[in-house]
Amino acid sequence: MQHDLPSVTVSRLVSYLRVLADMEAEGVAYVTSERLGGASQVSAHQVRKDLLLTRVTSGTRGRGYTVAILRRELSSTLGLTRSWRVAIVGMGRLGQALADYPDFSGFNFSLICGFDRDASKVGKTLGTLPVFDTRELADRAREQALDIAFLTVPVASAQAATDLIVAAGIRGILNFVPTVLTVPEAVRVEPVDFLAGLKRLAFYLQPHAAVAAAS
Amino acid sequence: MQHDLPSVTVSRLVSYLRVLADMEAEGVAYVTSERLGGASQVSAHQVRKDLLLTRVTSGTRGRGYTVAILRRELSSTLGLTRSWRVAIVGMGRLGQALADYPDFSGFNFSLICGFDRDASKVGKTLGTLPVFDTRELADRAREQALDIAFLTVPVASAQAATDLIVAAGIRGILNFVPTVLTVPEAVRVEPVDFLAGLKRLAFYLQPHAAVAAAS
DNA sequence: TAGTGTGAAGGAGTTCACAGCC
DNA sequence: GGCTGTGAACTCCTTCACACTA
Repeated sequence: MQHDLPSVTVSRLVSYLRVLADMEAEGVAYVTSERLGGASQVSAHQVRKDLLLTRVTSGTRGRGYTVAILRRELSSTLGLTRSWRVAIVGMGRLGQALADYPDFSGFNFSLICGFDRDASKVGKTLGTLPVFDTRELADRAREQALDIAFLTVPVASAQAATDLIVAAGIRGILNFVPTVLTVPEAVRVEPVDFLAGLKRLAFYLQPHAAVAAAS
Repeated sequence: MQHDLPSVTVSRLVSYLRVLADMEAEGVAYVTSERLGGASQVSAHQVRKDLLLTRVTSGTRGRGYTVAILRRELSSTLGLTRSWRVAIVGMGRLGQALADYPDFSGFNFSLICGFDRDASKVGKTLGTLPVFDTRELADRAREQALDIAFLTVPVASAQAATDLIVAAGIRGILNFVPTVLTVPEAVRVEPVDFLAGLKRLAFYLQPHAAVAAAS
């Protein structure tokens, strides 16, 4: 359906979609690129270019975009119209917290099960998720048609767990571990790394970034 | 000290630094741009260009970079040689989980205190963090010389909390809330948004991204 | 010889300007 | 008149090529 969008555009589409969902909830019917950009902190030019790339058809010259239609169009290009089956690999503190996260289903993501190496967790049900042994990953992945893995294991076992995930045929990894994973090209990793974000912050907070300074 | 680096470069420096720390721990003395790039999944060209931009001096032609020195240099450009004082705004589930996070100190970040609007939490000590009323933010921020805020409040109150943080003179926000914040130019926001990452994943997992397909 | 330092070429994404429709 | 659709200019980052030095 959709060729290749610049990854920056994909990120912005996610942002637009969020804004559109809010607007639709508030009953807004039309939105201009100006307003949509404002809410996402992107220029109107950029918004129009992004939407051009996604071959959106909900724009009306002189009036703007129809919120409901645009939202549906973006949901569709982002692949959010079908449902995605997710497993959590690593049922430590973070894994359990994610298992308890309330509304994945609101976004068409379903938590199916968890995996852990720790025998004391295997076989239990944490929150509402059944926990299996990590060695069963391949079997369960096929059986349960898993699409996505949340990787929440300790750094030391991250690559090993990744290899199992890949071998199980799962093609999407949301990586919460602060390390770079090696995967074949067909597998996509999205990092979620708050420590990296924190370090970037430190860089920007240093004096030099104080933009010429007031004085 | 350091002018302006492309934000992509800053992200990669963080990555290099992580690799260097591991190497130093393993006792590796020298590293080539090739190896450093390999571990960070970046081309050797890119590594050298990034290091060129940061005016690093630890490279030796024919041999590579001295791990220990390069690590120190990057720590310094990233602003990780001084210590940063952090508060958590929003002591819900996520805020508390962060409060319990073990080794911020290993990175020169110190958790100082938490803030919450909920009177039942104010005055308590969660984990090891004293929790104050969010309305005290300005006073405590000055008193405690806070540099950075982790924003972990519900979406609905995110902008209001941000305004308080900004008014308190805090210039760095690590934003865990899935929404775009509006802040003055002098304030830096780094988003940590796993839902956005998840949606990006969905996009890339769709058939089209399957790279021309096998068959 | 091996691998950095660095200008120059190339490519990708952003901004601009304006034509085209409602 | 107002705002989208879209090619073209521009800017920024990446890749390349190679001179340079330990």
